[in-house]
Amino acid sequence: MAFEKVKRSDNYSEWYNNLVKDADLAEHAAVKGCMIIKPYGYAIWEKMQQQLDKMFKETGHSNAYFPLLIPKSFFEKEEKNAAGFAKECAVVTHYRLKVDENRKIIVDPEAKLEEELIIRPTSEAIIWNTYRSWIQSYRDLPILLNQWANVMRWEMRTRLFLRTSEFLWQEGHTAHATSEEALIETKQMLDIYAEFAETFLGVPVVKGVKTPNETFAGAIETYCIEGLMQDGKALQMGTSHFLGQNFAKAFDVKFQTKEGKLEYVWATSWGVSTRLMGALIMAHSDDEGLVLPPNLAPHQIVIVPIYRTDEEKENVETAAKEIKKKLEANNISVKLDNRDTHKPGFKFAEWELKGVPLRIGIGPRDIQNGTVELARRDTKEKSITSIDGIENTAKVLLNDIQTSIFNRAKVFRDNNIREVNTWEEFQKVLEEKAGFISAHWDGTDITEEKIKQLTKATIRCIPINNPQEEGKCILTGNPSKQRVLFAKAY
RNA sequence: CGGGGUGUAGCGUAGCCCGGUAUCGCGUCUGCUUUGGGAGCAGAAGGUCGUAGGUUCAAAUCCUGCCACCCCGACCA
Repeated sequence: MAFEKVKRSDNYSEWYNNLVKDADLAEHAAVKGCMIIKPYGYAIWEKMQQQLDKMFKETGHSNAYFPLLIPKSFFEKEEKNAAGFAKECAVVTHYRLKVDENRKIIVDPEAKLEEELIIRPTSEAIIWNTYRSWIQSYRDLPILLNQWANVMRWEMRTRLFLRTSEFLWQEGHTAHATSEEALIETKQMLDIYAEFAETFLGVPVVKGVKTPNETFAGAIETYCIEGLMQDGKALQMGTSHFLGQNFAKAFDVKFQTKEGKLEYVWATSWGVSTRLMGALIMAHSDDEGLVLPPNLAPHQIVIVPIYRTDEEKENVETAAKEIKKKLEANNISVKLDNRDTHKPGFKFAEWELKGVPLRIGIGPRDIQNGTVELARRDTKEKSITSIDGIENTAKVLLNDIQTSIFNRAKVFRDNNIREVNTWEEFQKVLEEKAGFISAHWDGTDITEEKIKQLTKATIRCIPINNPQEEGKCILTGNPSKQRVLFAKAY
């Protein structure tokens, strides 16, 4: 129950699981590893979608939709991509059921597909197979598409929002005439993700490049944004891939240049998923529940009326409705909680659990004085403020909440990036403090793998614009030219 | 997929070792009183004990398979 909550300090992962359920965000479905996103959780996702979609369109992208099912043969064409996802693909083998002698529904053995279909784990294959027929000339380029879709990756161990077998995401797939242009696109989308994460989610991120080991299957380079959660673990929040000509070659997508030469097309792909819900929850929430940044909260303000008699109720509700109207006229989303079935104290606790940034309490006393009680979720501060000009007070407060949530997360993140120079220190910091560790690495897969085996820490990324600095690898002592960011990750 | 644990009313649980038809709290429903931080009293409803088999006169309890969830590994957005 909400009353006997597990605290973050007791058991972070239990706290997370409880919060997802108690705040009405999502629950486990009847199907293994899949989730039901509940209306309140989905409303937050919709807010994310709206904003991202806007940002994609502002940078010239359009939405399209490609099918859920991919013929196995398409999938095979880009070998690395296929190998990378092979272990987690669901496969469709039949197209019909029938009722057998025992009145049981069975798969009709007569209805076996000639070629199996893969439920997409990602859509590069089907999209690049399509691009082949769309692209002949440099005049057909660039193609800047995005799709909002579900994908399926048959994960061994799942956690609501962070890793589910089926998840919702957007995947951008662009095609370009030159390598330079594709790289610019890759970095542009990374910047958009970073901006979105910081301004809307209020989660500070490190922009970086993945090591070859961690690069997306089929990509030349994978750029990423990495966030730090309150328990000191890192979370990959978005990736943007420079795919080079890998998919163009695999699917034979060529175009004629101005000079009349035939060349392979250059590609990017980029995505963020419902995992961002997990980031949002883990970065800001506290032992009382969710803490939502105003920019993504389904209700930015909740008004709780307080009354005893019917007469008081009428007066209070009339005033509350006027306030609601005033706020909405200023583009603030407001929920008036006029349920008769619950007392104010209950509502206070419930909306705190659901993370509404600002609460207005209004009762008979306030009506007399022309005031309301304002309570902010992030700091729990309460103040009495005049109804007159409430829209401006609220605007200022909402802005302040948005920035202070971000600042708090940023201070935490910055305090949890530690430069480390010896292997002993590395292990000690990982064990006692977690967070990001900035350390030298000799640049080899073997060392990276070894460190992972020994400590569970992985190289999250090589930060963009990383200062070059001579040093010695934390594990091997071999020469290194720069520090990279290590962390235990989700 | 390997190791450990759990599954009993919407939620959390007792009972299981030692077999005899299920305990308590929260929630739900009805009524009255309440309403500025999770209301009080009175009454009531709600269970094929995860699931499929087996042992037994009798299974929540013992045995086996399966499923789901949690923790720790391997894999991963």
